[in-house]
Amino acid sequence: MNAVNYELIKKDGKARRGRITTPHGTIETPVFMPVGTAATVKAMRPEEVKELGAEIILSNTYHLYLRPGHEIVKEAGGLHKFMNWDKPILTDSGGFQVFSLGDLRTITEEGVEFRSFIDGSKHMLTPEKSMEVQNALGSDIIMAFDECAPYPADRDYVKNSLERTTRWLKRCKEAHKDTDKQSLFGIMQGGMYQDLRKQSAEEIVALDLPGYAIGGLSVGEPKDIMCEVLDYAVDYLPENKPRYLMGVGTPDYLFEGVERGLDMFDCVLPTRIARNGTAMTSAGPVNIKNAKFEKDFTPLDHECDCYTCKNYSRAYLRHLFKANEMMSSMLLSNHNLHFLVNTMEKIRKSIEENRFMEYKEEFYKKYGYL
RNA sequence: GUGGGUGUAGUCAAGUGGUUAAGACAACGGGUUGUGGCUCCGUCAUGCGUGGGUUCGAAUCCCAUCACCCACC
Repeated sequence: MNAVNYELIKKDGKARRGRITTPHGTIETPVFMPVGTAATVKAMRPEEVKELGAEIILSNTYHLYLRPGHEIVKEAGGLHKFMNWDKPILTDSGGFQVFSLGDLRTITEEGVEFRSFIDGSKHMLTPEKSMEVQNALGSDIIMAFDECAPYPADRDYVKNSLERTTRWLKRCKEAHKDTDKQSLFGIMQGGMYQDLRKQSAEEIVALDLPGYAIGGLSVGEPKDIMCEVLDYAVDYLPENKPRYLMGVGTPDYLFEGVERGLDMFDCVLPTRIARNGTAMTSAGPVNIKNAKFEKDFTPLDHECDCYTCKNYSRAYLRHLFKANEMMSSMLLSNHNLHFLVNTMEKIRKSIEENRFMEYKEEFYKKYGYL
């Protein structure tokens, strides 16, 4: 028995309604996972994150390794205790930072040598090291240390990075010890090439892991390209394991992902754009900075019952943002997270009732995608 | 009333005869997808208090005038 297990409850087309069990509780899927990179969902108290309905959050190996250091988190009693979050946690492996911190690192077969963005010091992240750090953090789901190819990238580059990702995955699996407390998810690469996606999937699925992610998407490619990749890529993954689309978080992508059989999503977008003054609402994005909201005393989203919408007006939120008040980040983050988590809840219900596509169309119409 | 000083965008200002008048803040608009982000990118003075004049050319020099500030009566 793995630490993390998946149960498929119902299907509506390819959309799946499922349940993931972990040492820290169960997760209803499809699920949206708020991101808390540095052991905090920025501008949010854990109680709030829980209250708005999030069942699992993400944190980050690379960032916690550099600061405060995984030994300290371990000494604190693990990440759950350290950050006061007793529900499931998924940690990313640091693979994506290798990609996003591009100019500060060198990739070799052994691993990735990089310079700290904090103080410039040199470090080496390898599959083994990533497992060690994630083990110290004590997260429920740990991710394989992969190499995320950029977009666009030529075939040879993508093929090499996918094959290295497989070799690294084998090393991750070998180094991963506490299989009864944490589960390792593999990551598919292969860029925008169908045969390479197939090759990557076959290689990682052969290792029989408790879950699989699709990586290398949402890296700047157009939406239709990503959907095209998802159209075939998801089918290369086993039905009885959770499928996680990494880094996806605009509402439309969530729907497209669920429609193609994905179960898990994460994204910094809701909290990041919140801090920069944008809200996601049922009627589409609202840029609270706009002058037209100066005297708009109505709530952000008329259909929303989150703490922010129940108690504050657009005019007030605009004022907070313009005045550089931290409540602006707090209130907008709360709303955006609630919006995505709540949308996922509605998606789950629609799958249960066999009307996912109807709900998708309804949502798109209101949001302004159609 | 006398002497001195200052007037450049909403604000603070650079510029002291030579191409389309720095910059910052504010304002306005946009971006953001496994977080190097309270961030990044755009737009924003046909005009330099006003009116004349000198000059090939004036925010820059001259005259007048107005406003404000500081001293002294």
